[in-house]
Amino acid sequence: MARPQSVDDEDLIARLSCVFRDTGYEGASLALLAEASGLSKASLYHRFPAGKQQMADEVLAAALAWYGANVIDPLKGDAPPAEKLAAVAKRLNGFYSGGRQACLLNVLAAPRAEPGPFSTAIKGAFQALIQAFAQVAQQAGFDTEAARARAERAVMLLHGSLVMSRGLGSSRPFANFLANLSGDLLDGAAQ
Amino acid sequence: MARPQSVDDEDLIARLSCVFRDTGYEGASLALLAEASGLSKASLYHRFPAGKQQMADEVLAAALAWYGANVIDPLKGDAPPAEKLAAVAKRLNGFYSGGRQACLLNVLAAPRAEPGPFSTAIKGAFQALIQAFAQVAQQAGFDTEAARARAERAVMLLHGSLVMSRGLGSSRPFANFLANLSGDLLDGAAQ
DNA sequence: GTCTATAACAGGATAGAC
DNA sequence: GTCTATCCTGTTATAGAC
Repeated sequence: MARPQSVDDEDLIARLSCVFRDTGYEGASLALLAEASGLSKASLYHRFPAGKQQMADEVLAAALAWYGANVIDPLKGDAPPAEKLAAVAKRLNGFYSGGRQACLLNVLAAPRAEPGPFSTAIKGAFQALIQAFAQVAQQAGFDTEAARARAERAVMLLHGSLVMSRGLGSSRPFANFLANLSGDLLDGAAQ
Repeated sequence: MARPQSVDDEDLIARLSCVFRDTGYEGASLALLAEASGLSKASLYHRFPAGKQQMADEVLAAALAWYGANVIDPLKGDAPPAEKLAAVAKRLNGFYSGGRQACLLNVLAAPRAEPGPFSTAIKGAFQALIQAFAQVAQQAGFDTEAARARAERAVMLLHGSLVMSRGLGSSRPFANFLANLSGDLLDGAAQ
């Protein structure tokens, strides 16, 4: 390879990710993506021959991989529930920039007349996250059904707080969510 | 006026609203808007001289007016809290088609580098809704601070459940939210 | 008020030089 | 691997007939 990459893959995906999260799939024009990445449109096509769709696919895949490593897997460990949740809250705060950045699961979600190109991945991501939270709730003493209900509520609060933080232009709702996460999921546990 | 309108204003706004909610602002092309409304592009411009931006403005204004009449005002009445919430839940179920349609507050929300053209209206809408729920919680016996926290959580759950319903392709999360709304907001009240 | 036709532009995507 | 220049399609918006 004669000429080295001017932006490494990981960095490139991160920069593209910002654009998709800030503007949505339709709003992310190649001009914006090129500017944010520091590459020209043609260079982007060299890295992503299938174009914008592929960029979004890889951005989403990277986000899901991050989630797996930083949220799902840690939640499955055998540390005490509250401890795991505190650690995850810290990671989430960084991932969503304190509520200033949207979630791809929301931004890339299919319109009503689905399924869109991302539906399967998004659906799987929701299920995995719910499952992971539910496991923690069960570990804390809730029965299967109650644990799942708690987990779903936690995921709703996560996404709702992100929507509200953007809508209000304030990081407070998201910060509150993180602060209450452990209590919302675990309070009233049998043991 | 020689020729009558082929679609009355209210109906027109409703049809345009569907497109914006399903595809977002950028995704709502004039071709889609024309098809959904049954008018030609040129006719849309006759009704909305300022173009797509004006259409979205009016669609958003109509949604906020609906919210005022069907949610905010009823919540301020002096019926029993649980009764008011049950009535509002029914209205919300219709408004969001059982969770199948997204919320404009989410879909038109400003990207990170705000403020966008809708930011002010969206922010005001969130505040009004939180305020209305908080009043109900206070009416049920919570102090100001606790009532506000409950109200914020209810609004987060509303939007979170909508995001999740779209993501999972299931109306269940939204239906659960509605079923639990009264309990989430009021359980543990002093009186 | 509504339409067909079209202008003016931006978007995604490609060619070919370096 | 990256770039400039270009193509082509779809998008916003307007003109002018009915």
